[in-house]
Amino acid sequence: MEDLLNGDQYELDPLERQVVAVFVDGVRVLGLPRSIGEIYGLLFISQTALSLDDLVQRLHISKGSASQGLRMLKSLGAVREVESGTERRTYYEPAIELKRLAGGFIREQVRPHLESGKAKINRLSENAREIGDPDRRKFLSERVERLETWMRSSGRVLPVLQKLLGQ
Amino acid sequence: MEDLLNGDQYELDPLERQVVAVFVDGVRVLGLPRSIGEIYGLLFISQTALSLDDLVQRLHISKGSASQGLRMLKSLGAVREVESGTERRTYYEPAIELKRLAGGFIREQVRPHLESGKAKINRLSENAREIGDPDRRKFLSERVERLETWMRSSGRVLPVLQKLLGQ
DNA sequence: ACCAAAGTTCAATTTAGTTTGAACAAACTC
DNA sequence: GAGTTTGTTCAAACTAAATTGAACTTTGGT
Repeated sequence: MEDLLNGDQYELDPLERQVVAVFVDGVRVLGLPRSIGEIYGLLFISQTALSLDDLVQRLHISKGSASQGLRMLKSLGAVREVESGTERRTYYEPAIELKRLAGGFIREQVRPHLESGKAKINRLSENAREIGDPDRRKFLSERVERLETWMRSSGRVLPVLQKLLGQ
Repeated sequence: MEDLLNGDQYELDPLERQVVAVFVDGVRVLGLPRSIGEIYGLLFISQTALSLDDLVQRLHISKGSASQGLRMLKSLGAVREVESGTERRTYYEPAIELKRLAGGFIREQVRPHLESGKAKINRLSENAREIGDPDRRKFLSERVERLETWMRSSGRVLPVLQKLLGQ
């Protein structure tokens, strides 16, 4: 409907669209929903902080999506709330330090999976010890040991990653 | 049908199931399809090389899935074909060096996205220079510069990652 | 205390991505 | 060279995950 009328303040301009597209792609690689990329992308290219309603209107997404998206972005430490004294509505700004973004992603999305993976492998390791056939048992132990080595390597990588991204 | 009969050689035993589950989880984190995890997981825990048909029967997946899954695993360098002289059928073994697995994933899944991201950002950078309002232009340049810095950091990280996983 | 504005929740819908299976091609057998 | 086995392809069916939108809660203003 608004599309039929004049070019109002809500449409994204071509450059904003381009930036949003970059982030939509970016978050897909990380396995995050498209709306996360749209929201973060628009915040990233906006000179002023935006409200949930701004996001809804400019990105044509639902209030539900905007709310959930902002929640996730907050949990990742990728947006901060700007307290605007007088206003009731809360406004959001992007965190733009790569260190912070990577740290949040690792903390929220990577570590939990690593932990649960380690737990699964520990259970596995116990079950492998119970196998009757010695030949099979030996083979399984080797493979489980290999898995454990992988996990240790992965664990060692994360801090280095964070350090390297911290410039 | 076969399920109704005796416990035949095709069913996974509980330990195999557990291992497959670990890999199904693992590949989901990487954004790869479940079947990839199933196939690699079963190969990983099998003492002998397996054929496409073995995978179909033991994992209850279609020939199509098995074929596509093996193709992707080959492209990632995660499985190798075992040439078995006399047999026509080809058999597959897992690559179990983390270095190789990580390298394949980075080459096939990460680098292409990084490259296309860089390309998009370059176009962005040009368009940002054309903006009329000097204030806006300045802001956009800063943000685009930030994006370029992120990309450089990410690029620098990959070789280090590979090196760290290479033990 | 009521009303309006802001934000959240979640069941239902939509969408993107995976899997299937039937048709096809290639390779070998007799 | 007809038939069988092995593997591939891809449109259609299915599934998991994201998005919507309506009902609800919370907050602030009068």
